[in-house]
Amino acid sequence: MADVARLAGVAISTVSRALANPGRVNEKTRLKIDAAAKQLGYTPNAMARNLRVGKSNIIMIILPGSLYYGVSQIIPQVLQSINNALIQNGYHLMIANLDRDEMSERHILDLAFSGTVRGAIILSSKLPEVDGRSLANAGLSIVSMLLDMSEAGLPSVVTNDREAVREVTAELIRLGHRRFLYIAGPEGNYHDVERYAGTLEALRAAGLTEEAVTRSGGYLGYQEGFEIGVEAASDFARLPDKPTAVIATSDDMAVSFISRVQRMGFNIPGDLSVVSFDGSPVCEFSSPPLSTIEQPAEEMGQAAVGLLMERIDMTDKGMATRHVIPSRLIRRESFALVPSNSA
Amino acid sequence: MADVARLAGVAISTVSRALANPGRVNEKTRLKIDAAAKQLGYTPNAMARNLRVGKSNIIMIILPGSLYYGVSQIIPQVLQSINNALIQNGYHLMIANLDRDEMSERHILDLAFSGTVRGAIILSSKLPEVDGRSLANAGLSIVSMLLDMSEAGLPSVVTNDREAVREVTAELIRLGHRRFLYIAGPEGNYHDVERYAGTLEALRAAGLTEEAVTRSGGYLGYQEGFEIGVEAASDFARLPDKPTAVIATSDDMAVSFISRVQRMGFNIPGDLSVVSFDGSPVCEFSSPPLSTIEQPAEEMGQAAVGLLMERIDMTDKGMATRHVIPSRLIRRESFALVPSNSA
DNA sequence: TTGTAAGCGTTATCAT
DNA sequence: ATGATAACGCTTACAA
Repeated sequence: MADVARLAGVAISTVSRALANPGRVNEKTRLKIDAAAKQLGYTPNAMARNLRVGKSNIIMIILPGSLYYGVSQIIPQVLQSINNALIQNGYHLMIANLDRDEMSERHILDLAFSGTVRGAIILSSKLPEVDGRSLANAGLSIVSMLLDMSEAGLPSVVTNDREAVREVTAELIRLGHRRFLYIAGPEGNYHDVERYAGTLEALRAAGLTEEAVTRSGGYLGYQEGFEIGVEAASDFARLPDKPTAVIATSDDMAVSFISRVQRMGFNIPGDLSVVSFDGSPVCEFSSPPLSTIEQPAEEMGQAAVGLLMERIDMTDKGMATRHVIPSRLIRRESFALVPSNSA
Repeated sequence: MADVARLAGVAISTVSRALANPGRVNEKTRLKIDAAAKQLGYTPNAMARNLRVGKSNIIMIILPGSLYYGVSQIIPQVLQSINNALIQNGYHLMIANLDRDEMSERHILDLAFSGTVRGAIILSSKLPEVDGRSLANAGLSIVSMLLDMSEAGLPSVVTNDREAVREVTAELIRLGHRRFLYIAGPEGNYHDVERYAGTLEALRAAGLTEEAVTRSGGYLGYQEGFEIGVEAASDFARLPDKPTAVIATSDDMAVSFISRVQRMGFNIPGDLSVVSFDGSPVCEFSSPPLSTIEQPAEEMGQAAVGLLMERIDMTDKGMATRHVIPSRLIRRESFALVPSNSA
């Protein structure tokens, strides 16, 4: 910057102003400075700037360690939409992985307390906390995405899973289905709670009870949704009264489940209807094409960044809002009338 | 840091030393300082540190804009392995997207010239260059991954695609196949060149000519590999002499291709053997399970980071090395003897 | 409108 | 082994 100033024949501070607040400097001077900067191929040093203003322009996205649990299929879209939205606002995106170990928690806390990042978008239900340092008290702006953490004080971007699955279940009931298999991801988290609740609501509304549904999955030991689907297929094989409809809480689970039960000789959707969550592109090309409740990654990413930007400018951080994005069912062939021979 | 110094009763510079070079300070003093730091919940400011030492500890990964072109399925694994390897070395990972527009190039150049990042791992064949600023001259350490750019001076981590596809093609020939369909990604890039060359080499070694293979795909207009597979299925439908074996250059392409030709009534592998590239987890659960030439994301990520670390410490950047990671065929049912009724 | 100068939180040099 | 101090490159009062 000193070089640019010298070349343009002005003071350093004028260069700084010309580059950051072009309005607050004389037109002629500005042009001289721009020319000098371009000639020298000058780009302001971001670390110096951030140090001086006391804020970083980096946001971190905290991904749950087992990427392949649940929404793995849409992670690339999520990253892309968040990154684009951040760039629009002058921010950059850093990746942080939160595993079930203290090291990864510590790493994230360092990122926060060292001032490396200014804010975070978190896709996990756990806020890192080690040795008295907690992400909640790091002075960051944080927004949750996918999971509702508004009760923990974080603005959250979620989809209306409960409602969506309730409607889908109702439709399955309308198609004659009376016995369901529900394949759960990590038990007890927001997605599981909401989606299972939606399923039960639809059952009750139709005069059925929780006995109509068998739960599978819910273990925390698995790395990938695929494994859960495989396990669910074994569960299915053991059931004396076969369910005729399956609700899988991720596309991965549905894909591997279908693969296994087809191998056992069951026909989809002839013997068994299947619907899952996420809206992965691959569902369209599964055989049969898979019905899936879309998680609108693009919109969610944008919304999350929007909320984050609000939080960042906010002086008084009030209540945590909950931003619900409607998800829709993409209906494909995996979904049909109950088989006529079904009891 | 001043607070810690005061509490520990030492000078600021001693605190700095104690935290950064614990060896160069008296045992007792160090303990006092550590205690004070912990008591105050102190974490050193990264931006100040980086400014002072003149280096950032952030590495960016440059992803090609159309994420779903080619290797999209393994991007999450790639990110995870790179991030883990970087953390081991005290670095963080930032995401950058390189689209086919000037804005994204400019953005990446800013990241580089502003000193925000110290190095880059690039998964694209194009180095950003706008207005005289070029990524090649930004003073960064850069490593290429997936594509061989060693001739452009970048250490590169690649798989032995040519050899792998040559062997697979030879095996298909052994199984009796004589007519091939090759589904290309972006035409002319390293993957396309190598993989097609490997196919031809195997054909020639068996006394066949290039006429044995029909090329499909190769357009740059598509966003997703899936679309290319769909298009290839149309091409396939139009061919008078149907190929009996298909080599798809990504799993996405194979999945959508299979879905479409199955719908046309073709049986895999009865009528048609299929093999593809990438080793996406989903291939195992396709129907039929898909043979795929694995791209070992984990190893490649680690190797890329390894090369990058070498480059960073290197005073004299000599030749760009090429690091080849062997990929292997995961053989599954999509792959069989040529149909007996084939001409 | 522009210039002067202080200071952001570190590290590194040089004394002590 | 420790302490005082300058400097990294920028922004921002405040003064001119």
